[in-house]
Amino acid sequence: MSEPSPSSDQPPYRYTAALAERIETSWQDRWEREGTFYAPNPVGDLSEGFDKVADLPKRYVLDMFPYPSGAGLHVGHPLGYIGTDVYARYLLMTGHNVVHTMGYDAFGLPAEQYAVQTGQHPRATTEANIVTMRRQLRRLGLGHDSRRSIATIDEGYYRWTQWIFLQIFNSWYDADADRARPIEDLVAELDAGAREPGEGTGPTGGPWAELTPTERRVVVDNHRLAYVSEALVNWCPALGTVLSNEEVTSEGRSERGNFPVFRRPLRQWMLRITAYSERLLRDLDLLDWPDPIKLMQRNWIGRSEGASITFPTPAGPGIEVFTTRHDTLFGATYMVLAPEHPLVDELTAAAWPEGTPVRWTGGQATPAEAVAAYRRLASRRSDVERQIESRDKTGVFLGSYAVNPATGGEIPVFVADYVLMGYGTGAIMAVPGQDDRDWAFAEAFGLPIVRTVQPPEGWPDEPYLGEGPAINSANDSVDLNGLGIADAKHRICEWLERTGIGTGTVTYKLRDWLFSRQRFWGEPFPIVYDPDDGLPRALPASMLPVVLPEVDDYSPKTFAEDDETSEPEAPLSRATDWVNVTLDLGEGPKAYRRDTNTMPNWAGSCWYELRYLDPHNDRAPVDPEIERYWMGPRWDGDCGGVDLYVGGAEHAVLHLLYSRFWHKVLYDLGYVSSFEPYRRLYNQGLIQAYEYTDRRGFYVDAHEVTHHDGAYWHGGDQVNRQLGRMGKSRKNAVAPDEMYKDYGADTMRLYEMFSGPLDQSRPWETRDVVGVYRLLQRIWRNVVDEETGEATVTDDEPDDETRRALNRAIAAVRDGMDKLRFNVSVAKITELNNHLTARYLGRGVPRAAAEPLVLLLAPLAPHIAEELWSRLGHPDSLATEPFPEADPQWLVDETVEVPVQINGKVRARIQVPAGADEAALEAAARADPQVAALLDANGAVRKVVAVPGRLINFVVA
RNA sequence: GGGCGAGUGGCGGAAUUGGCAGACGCGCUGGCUUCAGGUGCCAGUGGCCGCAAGGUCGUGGGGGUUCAAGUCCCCCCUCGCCCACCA
Repeated sequence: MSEPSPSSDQPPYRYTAALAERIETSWQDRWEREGTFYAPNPVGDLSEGFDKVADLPKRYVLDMFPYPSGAGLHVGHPLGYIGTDVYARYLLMTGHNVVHTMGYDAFGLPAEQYAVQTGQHPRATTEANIVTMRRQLRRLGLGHDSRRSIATIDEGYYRWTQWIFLQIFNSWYDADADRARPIEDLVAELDAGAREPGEGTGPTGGPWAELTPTERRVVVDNHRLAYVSEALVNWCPALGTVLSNEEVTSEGRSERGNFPVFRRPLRQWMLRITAYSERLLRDLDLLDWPDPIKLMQRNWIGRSEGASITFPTPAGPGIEVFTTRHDTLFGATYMVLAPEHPLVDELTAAAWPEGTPVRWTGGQATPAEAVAAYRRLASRRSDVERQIESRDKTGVFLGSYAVNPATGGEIPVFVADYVLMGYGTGAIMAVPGQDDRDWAFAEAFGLPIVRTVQPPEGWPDEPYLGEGPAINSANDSVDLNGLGIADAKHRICEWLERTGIGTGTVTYKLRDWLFSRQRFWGEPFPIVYDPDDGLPRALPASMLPVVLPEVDDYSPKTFAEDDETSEPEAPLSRATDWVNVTLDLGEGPKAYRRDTNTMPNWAGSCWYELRYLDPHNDRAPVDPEIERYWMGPRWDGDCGGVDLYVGGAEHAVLHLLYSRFWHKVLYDLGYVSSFEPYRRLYNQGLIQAYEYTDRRGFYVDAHEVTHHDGAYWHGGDQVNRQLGRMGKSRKNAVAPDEMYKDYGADTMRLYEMFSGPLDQSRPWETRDVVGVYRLLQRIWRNVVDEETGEATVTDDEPDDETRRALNRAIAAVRDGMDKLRFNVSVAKITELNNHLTARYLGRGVPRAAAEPLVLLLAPLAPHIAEELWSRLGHPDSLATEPFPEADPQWLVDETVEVPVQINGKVRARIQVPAGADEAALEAAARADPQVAALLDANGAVRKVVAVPGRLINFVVA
């Protein structure tokens, strides 16, 4: 392809792609040289110039930072970045101190996998990708404070990621104070006898004073917000690493790679996010976030109120269950334990009781054999199969019974995989009369069904989950009969607590966060293990950062994808010189073993919004005064945080929940003044693209597809068209370079803003780009002589109609900016420019109209606006020039055209003075000959509805 | 299966939140400029009837509330996203 030849007949100063490029690169250089977008901090190394902005309100605009992929950008990537840039520039021009920058979320699997394949260090490839991406983004003219850019792989950054981990490690959650506190406080309270180690938190459960130092350490470690746990985790042999629940798909496979994942007990780092369940849920109410995102977080946290009830067993241990339907306790006719439940073995009887139905035994001779066989089956059964077969309930009888504490009746205990170990207590009381799943199981196993809620008349032979009076629910000490669900819950709860059988509780679906990975390319843990007791020791802050060692092989040991019994082996464990260290941690030099895990991808993105504010601080992650200035609460009841956070909805749960959690820990420990990181969240839409597939289903290059005869063609073959994500692999990516070459960055920015509201997905149509390109050419031509390059504006006063058009445009453009509806702002600028062209073509636009036009355009197409501003005689950048304000006087017309409706249909239009009230409006309408004739022809007027300034409606018989 | 959201010209999308549906742009049609292509400029452009004035239908489908519905209520259809044995 040849360059588009600059035709000889084109005027020398026509706004072409070539001229746009010269303008754009020169302004980008100038902004960088002059530090135009440097946002002053109140104190510290970035505080220069603060006195000039000290009185201005401040705003923090933030993008979700990208992973620096090697694939290069396509035009879909920067949509959100352009949106935030337009908004931040608008805020700057409306008198705010605005901080806006960009960083890189640079640890991650792609670089590691590339490293495994090529042997190149992930740091080398990642840093090269960052350089490329910075260059590509710079060409867009984003007004970022470049001094604040960070990458999560920078030692100066992840040093503080490790530091925050240590703060989490060195704290515990004080349930009474409902906040995290330093671990020393806990130790001091235990030492002082103000607190006893809680049940189950220590190795012996004995009094603190009688514990050995190691036992005490175990007690304390079990209280920490970061702890090592031998819990059931998701082990993915094919990836050679464990995964968090959030990284496992509903099909029970890895989100990355789609490999099988197995639930296995392994020793791993966990973060106690569950301590924050209630606050993470409650504080959602304070956030200005899209409702769907809030809802997803609520569902993920999954709060449910209910009761925990212990069912005694003759065999010994009571079975604790959680239920939200404690009102139906009298209808519990059997119990079910999850296959992994710790009491299963203890409750498995030696032999089948007399008269055990054959179908309860799974065809086995003893309960132990039946349970073993069922467990084997359940663990082999993939979640996909469980999903498909979710209607067919399976399980076996343990051969033993529990006692329903309300009825005193013996009820059989089963093990079945429809009960999940991960939720509640891993055991349920089954109430088939009021639960679908229990009903299905009861039917399959011939178990009794007792209704405890009266269904409506004519209710079929099915469980009834609705409201109704309780029935069959009374014993000597409590009577629920006749009560509605809520009242029955209340009364049974009182009874449970009075008798000590149970208690009202709240349960959450949210699980603690599995925080360790067996990967190379992540933050190492600032933790070593003492060989004497095998317990973790925190490194002091002075030993940070813990830098990744050099290794020969970046890959974790991987296994056959179905090899359940494999054990994780982290790549760092092979760097033996690094692993085995001699350190002085206060007991003199001693040999320790380093933790060989790395943190998950999410760690670096949990706090980057703080680091942007104070990127070079080597004493703290962020100076408290700087954090308070930019993110502190601004009004009564405000949670504080970033003023606008823009990114994709795919981070609705994971990143946004983790980040909120870290921020709250930092708040509890007094490091930040805001208790939410992102006050306002906005999800930008996706730029989609048509993808074309041939007969075999392979993608064909979208650039080569033609459209004729009502079909799409590639070569001689008809191809299939479908709208999807833009991407290299789909052969439908459009590179920004193509746009720069043909139109320039301003045109591309303007197109992306014009093609739809920011939060909406829309297809990319290169064909449409020319529309906004022509707009820029026309604006250019209204200000500059295409032959000489000189400004052509006059000092004439604009006429009244122009003033009205100008002020209306100003008001509408501002409104669009305020609401992030940039597409409307562009349309209003176009209307104004069309008016100016029609009115002043060939005569020169009055300066008093041309200058506001340029300023209105500036946030959207900043380079051409700067250039025009300068050609209009202004030596300084317009970046902080006041944005035009509408004069209300020019927003109202002297006379307005009002439609006249007869029975709701527009039949005529009349001119009335702008302020005409209802009576004047009606009089004017009746006086209009056309209206009078229509009224005469239509008979008696029954009613008149006059809306001043809007319309008048005659209702006729 | 459950939850949430969305359906407006050939296309992307507007509509002061109940008050003139289709702003603005693409595309298309015609014209001017041009040897020509392109660029640039001007005009028209929801469907149907009509030379026109005008009429009539029209915001996924059906019903309702209202002087007035793209907007509010009920039912249905289609698409998208999320969750999915959560006791």
